[in-house]
Amino acid sequence: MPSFSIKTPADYSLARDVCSYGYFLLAPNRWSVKEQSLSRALVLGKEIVGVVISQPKGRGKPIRVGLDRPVSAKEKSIANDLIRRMLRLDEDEAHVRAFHKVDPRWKRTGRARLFRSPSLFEDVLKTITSCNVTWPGTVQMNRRLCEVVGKQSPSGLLTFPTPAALARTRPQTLRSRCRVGYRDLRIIELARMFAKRDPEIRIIEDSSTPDDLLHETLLSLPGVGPYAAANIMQLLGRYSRLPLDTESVRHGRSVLGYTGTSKQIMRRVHEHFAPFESHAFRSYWFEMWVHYEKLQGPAHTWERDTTGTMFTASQLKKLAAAAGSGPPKPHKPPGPTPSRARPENNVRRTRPHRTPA
DNA sequence: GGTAGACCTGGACGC
DNA sequence: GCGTCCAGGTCTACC
Repeated sequence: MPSFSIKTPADYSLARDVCSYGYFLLAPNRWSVKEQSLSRALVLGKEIVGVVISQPKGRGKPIRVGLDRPVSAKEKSIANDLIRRMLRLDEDEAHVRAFHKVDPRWKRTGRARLFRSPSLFEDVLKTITSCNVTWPGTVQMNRRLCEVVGKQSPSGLLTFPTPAALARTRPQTLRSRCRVGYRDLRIIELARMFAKRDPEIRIIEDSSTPDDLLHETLLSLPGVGPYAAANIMQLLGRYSRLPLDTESVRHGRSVLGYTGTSKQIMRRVHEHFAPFESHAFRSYWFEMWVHYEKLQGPAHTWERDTTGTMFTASQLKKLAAAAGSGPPKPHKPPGPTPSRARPENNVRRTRPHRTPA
């Protein structure tokens, strides 16, 4: 099997950094617990290739990318870029160091990189399919989108549908075969915007776009509200805003010990992480992720079809009860000392989020 | 600016 | 096995 390798930073761990965000459980991604490898198919221009990404034991070892067919030098270069995006190896190392400086809780384990998709389009659709639906529904929608509209590599691995393919798909097909429900027209409209590279998409893809304009532009996309906009921002490497949802409320109640209405708790969660400023999302996310791992075991042991579908409100409640978490205990995370992380004379308040009822 | 209700699917639960 | 209820974020109409 042809292969190539990708150099990694000294502390890089594939298992830790792939299994750092729920999208590693969504098709076409397939994490092998046994092999500790990630496989899927990638679209290289007009061609498809299946990849199996693995890392020899030991942090910082180069990543090995196995391919299911020979590729040209140009195709290899595209695959290399797509994989680097997924693994956030394209993110500046200085950002990782800055994050650990602001929130040293994650320095020892090295957590900083959040898994994402090879393309912004896939990230946006994964966000849309995670809105107003429980996690097993999101798993299902992504699996069916890949099966119905995706393409197969020589070894049978699936790609995520391209914007062009989805733009051509009938709403009825998405609704009945992919079970996306009322999201059908929104998905097609988004696919058309990406396929035509509308001005909004160019603004979003432009790394020099200021956060406020990016947020505003994301909110103008069909199916994108405050939660989705903030989530897409973190997927673009802009970590200042929190995608607050029912999980945030659960975290606020069960881990941070907050009481009150959902709205009040969301506001307090927002205020709690505000001192982390441009790193707020990563502090928030790893705190939640560690809580999930406490309930379900290390993420690199999660199977897409078993553990991966366990994330329902009632399952989490049962697990929390079984873990003996008991009544919520007030908890103050060892965050940044306010004087260092947010000098009083340098306060930058993120815009208040419009939170769902 | 804030809020209520519809949107759609699948899991949970009671019978 | 069937019926009902509920969870989930966005969008629109309305106040």
